[in-house]
Amino acid sequence: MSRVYTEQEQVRRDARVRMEKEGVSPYAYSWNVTGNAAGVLDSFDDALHQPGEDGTPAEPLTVSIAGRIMSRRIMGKASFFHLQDETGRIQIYVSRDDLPEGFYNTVFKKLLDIGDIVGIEGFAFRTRMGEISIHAQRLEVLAKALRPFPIVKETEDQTYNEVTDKEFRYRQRYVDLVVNPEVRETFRQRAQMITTMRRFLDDRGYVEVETPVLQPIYGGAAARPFTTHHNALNMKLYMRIADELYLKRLIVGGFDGVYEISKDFRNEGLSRFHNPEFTMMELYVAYKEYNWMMELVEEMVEHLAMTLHGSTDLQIGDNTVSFARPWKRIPLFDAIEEKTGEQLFGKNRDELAAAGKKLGLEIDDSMGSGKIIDEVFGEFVEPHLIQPTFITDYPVELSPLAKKHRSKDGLVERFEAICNGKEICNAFSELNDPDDQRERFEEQVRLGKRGDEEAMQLDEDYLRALEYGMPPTAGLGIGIDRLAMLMTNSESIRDVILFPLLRPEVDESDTDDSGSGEGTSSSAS
RNA sequence: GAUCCCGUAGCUCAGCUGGCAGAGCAUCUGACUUUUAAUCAGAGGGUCCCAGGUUCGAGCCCUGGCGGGAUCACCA
Repeated sequence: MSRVYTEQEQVRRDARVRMEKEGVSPYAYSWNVTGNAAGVLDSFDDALHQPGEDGTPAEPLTVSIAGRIMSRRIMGKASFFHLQDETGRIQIYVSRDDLPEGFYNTVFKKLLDIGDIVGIEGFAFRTRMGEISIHAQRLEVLAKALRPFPIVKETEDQTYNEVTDKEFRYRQRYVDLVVNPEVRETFRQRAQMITTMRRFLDDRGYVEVETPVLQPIYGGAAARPFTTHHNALNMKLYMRIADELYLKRLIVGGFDGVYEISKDFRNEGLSRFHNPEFTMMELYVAYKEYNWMMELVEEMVEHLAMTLHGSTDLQIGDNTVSFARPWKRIPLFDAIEEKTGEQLFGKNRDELAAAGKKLGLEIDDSMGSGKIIDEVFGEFVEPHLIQPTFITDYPVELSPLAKKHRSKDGLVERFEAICNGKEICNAFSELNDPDDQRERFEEQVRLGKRGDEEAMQLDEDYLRALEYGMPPTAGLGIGIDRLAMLMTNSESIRDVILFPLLRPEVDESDTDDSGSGEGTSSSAS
């Protein structure tokens, strides 16, 4: 069943047919690319390359490039258009007499459209108006675009056709990338960030590993998992919510430093800061503890800012954020006291509940003391931490995999780095006492039975690994998407994930005149 | 899940107090050999998100639904 084409689509399809009749393939097999737009613009030298009176330069800067037609200015016997490749845009000059007989008047003028992909061979020159351009000596159609692009057209005081519909941009990211160069730049920066991070870790001798995405027992974080099923073994499997427990098994196995950069999956709502699948970097280093890890985080993130932007100070939203070392370090309870005036350390559950209510929070009976503390922190402290700050020493009940604090009772050696009001990493001195770990797991199981859907499961194999002995270890998890948001000054996680999860699209060709509902929308209430 | 806002041409958006559906860009036809918002002359293009209701008359008002965005909740 065929779709009804819009007028502009029909025009393009007709052009494709006519092109084939002219013996011009609308879909070529390859093109020998020897340069790109940015390269030509950079290397053009008027003294060497600009043609003289006879029209040809003494030392021509010849190039073969390919890209998409982004604008057209068609005139009688010569025309201009802009070609966009991955590096940018460059103007192309086409003259009738430089192309095969008839090609200019039929194919070029009538059958090519904005959005079509073409290959150009020619030499660079500067036009009378001063724009470095390529004088085409050969032009070949490489791919016909059958749908029109909402190509942005900018003038000094106006912008036409800019697609502002976020849904359109996320659903048809391929169009977004063509039309909005800054989107390409964002994802290039994201890639550079990950490459830089990987090199930073490799240089220190840590081994990049891959651990299972499909896990019989999920663990390492507090979250609801996606579940799936393996047919041959007839077993329930979970998509991982964290890499942690497998990576620490590798520390038991004798690796002194391992890391993994990969997707985790959490069955939760969507927001500006949450996508159900997201990228995490986890690192575990033997014989180290959390103070050491704070220094590594500072050094790495400062290095990222310098590599990507050449500065430690970045403009993020309305704020200037400085990633220059050292970052401020404040114990969690001191930070809460600083912002609220309440010293919560050492208080029991009821006292905490009272303090929370006094601060105006809604506290219900299901909330444990850890939850209340977390709530107070999230409400009164976290949003106000703009400059990167390490918050340290969390309550043990919030941190079932972290080692007890060496000097503060009831706390663990854990830190989070907060920046621009959001957590960017979570780390601790890893708990390596198998008996303590078993008790923590058992407490989680109790919470799970009481209805906490995010409680961890008891992982016997992990405990068995710890019983063989795990060296003291520092562990770290960094949310790559959140860090990319900071590094690219993006306000939504969807702007740093190429294809964010969206509600399924209604099929545009589905005419659905059946009338009988499929039971999807009826009887809501 | 809650609240608020939005849905009109391919894109961005106007549309008054309810009275013939509009603009720019894009598209089509013609002219033009250095244009760059090319220019000039002409033309076409609409399920006004969907379904009801009120009305002589609905893009506009009312009800319900669908879709999207923002904020909140959830999510250490």
